Amino acid sequence: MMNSEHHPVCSHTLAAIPGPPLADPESLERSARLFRALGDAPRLRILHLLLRGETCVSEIVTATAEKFSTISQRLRILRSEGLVRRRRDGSHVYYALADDHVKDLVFNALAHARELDSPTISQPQSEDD
Amino acid sequence: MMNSEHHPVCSHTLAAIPGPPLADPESLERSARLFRALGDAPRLRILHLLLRGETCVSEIVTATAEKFSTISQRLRILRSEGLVRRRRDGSHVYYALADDHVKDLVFNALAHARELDSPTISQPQSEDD
DNA sequence: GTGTTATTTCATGAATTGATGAAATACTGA
DNA sequence: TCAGTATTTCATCAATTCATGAAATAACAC
Repeated sequence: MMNSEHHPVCSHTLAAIPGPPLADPESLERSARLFRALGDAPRLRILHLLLRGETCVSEIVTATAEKFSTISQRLRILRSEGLVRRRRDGSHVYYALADDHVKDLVFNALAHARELDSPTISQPQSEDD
Repeated sequence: MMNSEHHPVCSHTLAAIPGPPLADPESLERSARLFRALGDAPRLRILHLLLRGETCVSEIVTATAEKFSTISQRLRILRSEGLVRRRRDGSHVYYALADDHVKDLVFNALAHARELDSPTISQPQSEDD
């Protein structure tokens, strides 16, 4: 009956890891947060809107037909990861993609997704599946 | 007293959006899922390990000191988004990054994160903050 | 000052995600 | 066949995330 979770006993495992590039937890965490901020369709939609250039919150609200507070929270998350910057002009606040790096990232991600065939769950990739 | 969530009344908002590139929900959703799979430090750690090349599950378990079922679930998620592929060899299953595109993505993300100064929450970016 | 529009913050509840033990499946070798 | 190792699947619980109404803050016009 084997008590479920056990230690592996195969040859190579016992030798632990030798090599060079071990990512520090700090960087892993930061990258993960960045990706997580991008990992939400409604937020991606905002970023996609911003590809057109600086846009005020009201415009985003209108364009997406969402609640003000909803958009505001999404923008807060995007901003906390440095994906967008904001600028106040009078009573309006304008948001824009933080830099060209973000612009490329969003653009490429969506372009890539548009090509691919929808792999909702488990697409076969090679022999074993 | 204003019933909280109201419609914006500023000039540009009423004109909705005119322009060209509207991302279809399908692509947005697909990109979001991809990013979400990357948006978890433990999963990123696995991908980072795989930068070294094909690795069997037991090795990953040993290298990360996690439970077998934990690693297996993480790999399942990575695989469901096409980030890794797997190959069975006898009783072992080897995982590898799906392609060079993924390799670059992971490599660049971590490199970029390593440079930056830790922006855990709200870093000032321009005039307005 | 008051009133109005624009935006953010706060608190809360609902939905999603992540880790895990247990059981199931897959392969190998006797 | 049985026994052992390797890995996945399933069910469950805890933690996180998301959307939202209400209240707060900010800017402007009067």
